[in-house]
Amino acid sequence: MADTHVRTRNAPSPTGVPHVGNTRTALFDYLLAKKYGGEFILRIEDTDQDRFVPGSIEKIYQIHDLLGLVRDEDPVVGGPFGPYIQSQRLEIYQKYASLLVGIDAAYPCFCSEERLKSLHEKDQFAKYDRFCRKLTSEEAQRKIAAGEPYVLRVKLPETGFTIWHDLVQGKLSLPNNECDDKVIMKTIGIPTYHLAVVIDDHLMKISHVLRGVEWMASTPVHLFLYEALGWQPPTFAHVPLLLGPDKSKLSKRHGAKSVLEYAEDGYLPEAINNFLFYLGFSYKDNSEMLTLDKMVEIFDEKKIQRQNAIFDIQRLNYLNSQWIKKMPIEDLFLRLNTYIPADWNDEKVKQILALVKERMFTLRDFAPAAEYFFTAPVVSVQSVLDQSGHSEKETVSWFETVKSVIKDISDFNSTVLHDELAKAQAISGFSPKEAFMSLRVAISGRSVTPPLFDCMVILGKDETLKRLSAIIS
RNA sequence: GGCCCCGUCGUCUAGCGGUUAGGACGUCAGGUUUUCAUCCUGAAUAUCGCGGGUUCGAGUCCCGCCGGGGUCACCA
Repeated sequence: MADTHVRTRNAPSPTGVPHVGNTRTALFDYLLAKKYGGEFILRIEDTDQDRFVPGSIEKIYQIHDLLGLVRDEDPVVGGPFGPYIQSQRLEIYQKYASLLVGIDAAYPCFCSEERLKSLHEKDQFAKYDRFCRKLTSEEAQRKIAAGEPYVLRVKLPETGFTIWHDLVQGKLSLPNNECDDKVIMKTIGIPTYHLAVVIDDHLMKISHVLRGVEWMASTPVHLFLYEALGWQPPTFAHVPLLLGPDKSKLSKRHGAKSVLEYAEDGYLPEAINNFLFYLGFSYKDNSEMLTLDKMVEIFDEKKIQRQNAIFDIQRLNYLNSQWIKKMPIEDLFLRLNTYIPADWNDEKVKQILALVKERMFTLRDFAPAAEYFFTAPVVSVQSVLDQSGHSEKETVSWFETVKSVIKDISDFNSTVLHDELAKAQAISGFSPKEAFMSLRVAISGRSVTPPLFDCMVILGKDETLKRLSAIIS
């Protein structure tokens, strides 16, 4: 296997925006391909025209672009095995479908919807009873000639087991009689997933098929098709699911978000990648910040966990805060773009960022923590008094002292401020907490801010004085 | 229900017959921060789902059970 060329694919259906679980599989696809110097391909599986959601294909591109999963072949850039959209490959599927019928690996089925329904009414878990499998080819031909609608079903072996080695699940063995004769071609001439995926993966020379464990049970159908067609099957890797905090399967119905939504919420793509990587994979203590390149280097398809993993937002928060702390101000500033008002001064934002980035968990945390630097807060006298613990008269006197000290400072920096105001506080009769917390509330309107003197420096001498005056006038 | 997969701290996991079962996130406490967060230090948290075996010795191997998940569409 080491010498076979690795090609993986992400093959979403455009029935909505893929959620984080699907994207995690795409990440693994990318990592596997790149680890072996192979190609990562995007194929759109739009064989279900009824559930098509306009705009989802664009979202799929956005997800890849956001995370840096660079595609080597896709519907837009093309590639040697296009087209990469299944709805544009219908003739190919039809050709192989009739081939399959010709070699007796598939057969036409004329059963009505009503008949199929009645089968399920008798037993909700009923498989197709293979009624049309018993038809002679003459009978079938006659019905087709008479214009009866029909589908094509795969003619699975009725006994025995299908055995294969799954890259993450290990040796798997499923009894053939557990699968029923799945429909591979619909009445309207469009293939189902089972046919299309096999043909495309083969034609596109996909070496490794990474997909969710929900596909495990139908793998015998796919393997049967490969064998019937005389094709070498790819290596399968069924990766575990992502579960919600309540241990239920993450799904769009349960409000599972897409990676795009997490990005909107202020999570950096670097952190999202990292987080997804650690869900179902282990490297050192699972808390190191890893770049995509590093992940490519350390990824090992044999070490993918077999357990379903629970999506834990706290870990994402941690990773995100670490990436934010690590990022240079200039870079972080660029990311802040859509999270701050357009009229905020860039240089001032950067100054504040230096102070605030240590306490941010997401990009959304910046604006609320910075807005009082741009807009003078409405501060009630009482809230200042609550912090000062002294009478209004004494508090006014303390503020006057502070103002005169500040006025005399020519080099307005936090060290000087600290030294001078500490001296003033020492003889003020105010405790340090009373003295400085009252000032903090007076200039910011809140009791929690970055270090007081740093805040004053960013506000500037004039604005600081102005805000102190406003509270005692 | 049949079939299949999975089962180590709340969470992600290390562990590949002999360990005081380790780390990280989270939690709690202390220190730093004249606030909070960050940061630093420390602590608690798992009788390895349960019950039987095999073995001198089992989280690690075997069997059964239980629990969770998946699947059984002209959806992917």
